[in-house]
Amino acid sequence: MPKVSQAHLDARRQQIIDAARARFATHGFARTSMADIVTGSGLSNGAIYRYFTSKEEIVVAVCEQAGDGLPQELTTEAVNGFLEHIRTLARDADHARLVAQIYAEAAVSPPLAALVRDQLAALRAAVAELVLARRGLDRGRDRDRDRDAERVAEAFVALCAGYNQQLAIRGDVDPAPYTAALMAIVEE
Amino acid sequence: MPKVSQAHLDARRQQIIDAARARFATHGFARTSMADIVTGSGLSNGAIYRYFTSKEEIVVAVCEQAGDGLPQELTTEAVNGFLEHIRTLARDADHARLVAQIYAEAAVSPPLAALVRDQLAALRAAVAELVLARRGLDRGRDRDRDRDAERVAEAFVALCAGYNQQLAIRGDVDPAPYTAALMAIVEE
DNA sequence: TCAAGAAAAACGAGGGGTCGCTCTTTTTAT
DNA sequence: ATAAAAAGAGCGACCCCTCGTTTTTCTTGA
Repeated sequence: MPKVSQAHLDARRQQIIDAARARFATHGFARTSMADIVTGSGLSNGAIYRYFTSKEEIVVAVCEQAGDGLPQELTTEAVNGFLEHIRTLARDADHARLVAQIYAEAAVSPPLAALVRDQLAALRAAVAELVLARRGLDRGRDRDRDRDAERVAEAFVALCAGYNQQLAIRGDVDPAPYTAALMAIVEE
Repeated sequence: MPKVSQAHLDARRQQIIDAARARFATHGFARTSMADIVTGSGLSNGAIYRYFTSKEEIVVAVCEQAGDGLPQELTTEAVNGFLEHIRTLARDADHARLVAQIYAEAAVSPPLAALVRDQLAALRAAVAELVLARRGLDRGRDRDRDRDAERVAEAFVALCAGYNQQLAIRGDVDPAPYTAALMAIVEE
């Protein structure tokens, strides 16, 4: 029987993830040492290895949290929600940097690539739904319309990712050209 | 003394850079060891440190080569050259992966960020030029037109970068949605 | 012959991961 | 009820390995 509550265990685990994410965003995965995570989390080395069996497992956990939940945010918002979302992104340069690290790692790590691919697919699906809704259509009615929405979603998501990337490198990027471009893509 | 020509020295240096780039693209910067570069280049440890004083210097050299020359390619092509360029990109997934590594590193390394920022600015300038040309305008004639072209270039470059990023992670991505979106952006 | 350039060995630092220990909490036997 | 015992949670020193770099040794062509 557990000595402490499950909530406590979850909190500890989250504590580790939070510390790791903060460091990952500013220093990258490779330049973040276990000692950094130990210090940042306020726990000890041994304690951390009680919750994660390796550094890589921490990386995966951070990646999952960073990408999940994004489609839900989108679909629950209004039709124009994604435009607002862009402005939310602009505030958090650290998040943008983290995402850049994740994508780079995914490019050279098959398991992480699989994870990110799934997240991207879910995101595109959510956007495609929004596009159809905006056009007053239901999915599954017209094959060609669906295909077109998917194409739009493909470019849409890529442009958002591209914006994120620019943000990660250049720090402050005016969102205006992007919102305009997104509108042009959706209404092409 | 076996004095060798400058051309030979340059070739050796390039030999190192090529080996490093290949490994960087498939394994990332951190997971590429000096031993990997030594083996890949066919040279020796001591030889490499004769041409570069540190690993970081090799990284910088690879980044420079990866980004320079791109604007020239664009401007020397026809007005619609960038669309063709997209399809060229699609062939080289390794290059896409390399660029993902570079951007991630730039996000956490100020000197590299400065380098990449300059490259991006040059690229945007070249694209803006193309956009103006496509619209039958000269730069410097109309302030508003120029500004608009810069805005278009901003989104344009970001979308290309986004496409590259998707390519790096997902391997095969249909370029069609991107060419369509790029047209929509330019002609918005 | 001799210096320049390449190869190879060696080094110090720092990395991730392990292990035995302590302390607290829960169980159990009297 | 209470003390002994068991088990979980956390700790931190330590191990071994790999890395980037330096130093030493060998090759070679003028």
